[in-house]
Amino acid sequence: MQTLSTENYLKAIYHASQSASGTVATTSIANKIGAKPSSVTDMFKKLSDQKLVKYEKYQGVSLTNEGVKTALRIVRKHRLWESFLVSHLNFNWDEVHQVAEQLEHIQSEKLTNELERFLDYPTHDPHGDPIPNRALFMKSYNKILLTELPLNKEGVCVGVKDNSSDFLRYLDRRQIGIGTPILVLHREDFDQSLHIQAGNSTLMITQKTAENIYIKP
Amino acid sequence: MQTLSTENYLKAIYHASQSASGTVATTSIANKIGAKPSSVTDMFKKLSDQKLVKYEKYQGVSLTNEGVKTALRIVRKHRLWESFLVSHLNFNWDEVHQVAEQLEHIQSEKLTNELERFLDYPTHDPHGDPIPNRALFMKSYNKILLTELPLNKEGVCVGVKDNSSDFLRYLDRRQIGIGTPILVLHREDFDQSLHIQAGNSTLMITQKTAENIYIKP
DNA sequence: AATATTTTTTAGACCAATCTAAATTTTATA
DNA sequence: TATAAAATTTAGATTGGTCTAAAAAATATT
Ligand SMILES: [Mn+2]
Ligand SMILES: [Mn+2]
Ligand SMILES: [Mn+2]
Ligand SMILES: [Mn+2]
Repeated sequence: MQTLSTENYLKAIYHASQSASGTVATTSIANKIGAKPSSVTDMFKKLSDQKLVKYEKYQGVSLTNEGVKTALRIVRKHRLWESFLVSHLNFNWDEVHQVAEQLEHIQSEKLTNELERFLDYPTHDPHGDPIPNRALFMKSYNKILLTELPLNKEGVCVGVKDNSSDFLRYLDRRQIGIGTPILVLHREDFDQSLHIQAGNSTLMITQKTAENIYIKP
Repeated sequence: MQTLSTENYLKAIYHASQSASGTVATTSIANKIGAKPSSVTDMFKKLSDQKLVKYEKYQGVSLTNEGVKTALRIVRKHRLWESFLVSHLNFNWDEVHQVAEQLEHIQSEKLTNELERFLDYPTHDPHGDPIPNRALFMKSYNKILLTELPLNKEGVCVGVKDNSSDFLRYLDRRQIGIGTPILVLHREDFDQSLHIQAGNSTLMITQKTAENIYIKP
């Protein structure tokens, strides 16, 4: 049985190992969790004792099979709850993270599975991230960053890289969301800013914005 | 901001002070929480420092106004979640307690209030207990124990005193639930057992059962 | 009222999770 | 490759929540 803290660490390690190859460094987890590196080292040892990570001094960690499973169970709950909050409780996609961060720790298989049924087996959460099913399997789109979408090639927004409230609310104001069709009309060589067609409106976005939007071509 | 542990203590003190008058004793909380009396004393001191209880050595505790409010906020969440689990997630009334015990600690006013709206402002939980509204006000029925219902006077089951799975499943088998009309046909002087009409069926119940069923006459 | 029993508190310890400060190892740079 | 910088670990302390064992107070019984 995991504690709230070990669960948060496992999830952080899982996410970190998705976006980088090789082992996960102490400081990267320290930053994600908001703890000091020395605390992270302590936790690495504990997780290693539980055989949830492989850890060698000064070499970072990687999740074991059991560690991945435990992490995915938490990710599953997190994304199901986020979906529920948006679809039934009038939460906006920028408001759900903090609450799901708590709800993901509720221990009840029946609750998780019934919630999934109630939501009609959603495959993606409000941010476009895939939801692991009961067998912890998930299928993600073959997605690219908006910066990589060729000119005049029709694509659809299927996710965001930056999940911060600031960014999500900015997208709301620009009327860009999951499912919005996107077309790149012009790419400015000077600063890599883009003129795009998003849904029915034409607008300009910066490179920084573009590299935080996932597109299914 | 309360911890999970202080919240559980406040709720336990609240419930204990409902069913007995005067202050709440150390051992009664120790039994409810499943902790040793010495741990309870420690917690009484902490809660007293936070001005959530009034505590005098060897004299037990009583909740302050602020303590009552904090307890009611948790009770509110507990009962709303229980209602949700039964009405939308196919939980039986004997399965909800353990999960609600966790969910009651989720901190998000928006979540609580939206859940209440989603459930259409329920006034009572699956066990017939009143749900405090946003202002923490609740109205309970004018209820009596089934042992006190006069012969041949029509009543309705509106709650249970014992919330254990064993008792609730026993009532399920007897087809007694919240809302079931009850009529006492005969009271056996020898052992205080009752012949009752519950819904459409006639059955016999022991005194022990009868004194755990609340009736609105 | 004296004594026995029960209840409650205190003292001292432990565990998980964190921290700071110092030591050690790895990595980068001159 | 020697040295400087950065990353990581160790040592030791702190906090919240718990425990056991012993002491103290309240309550019940003779
Ligand atoms: Mn979390
Ligand atoms: Mn998400
Ligand atoms: Mn609880
Ligand atoms: Mn209940």
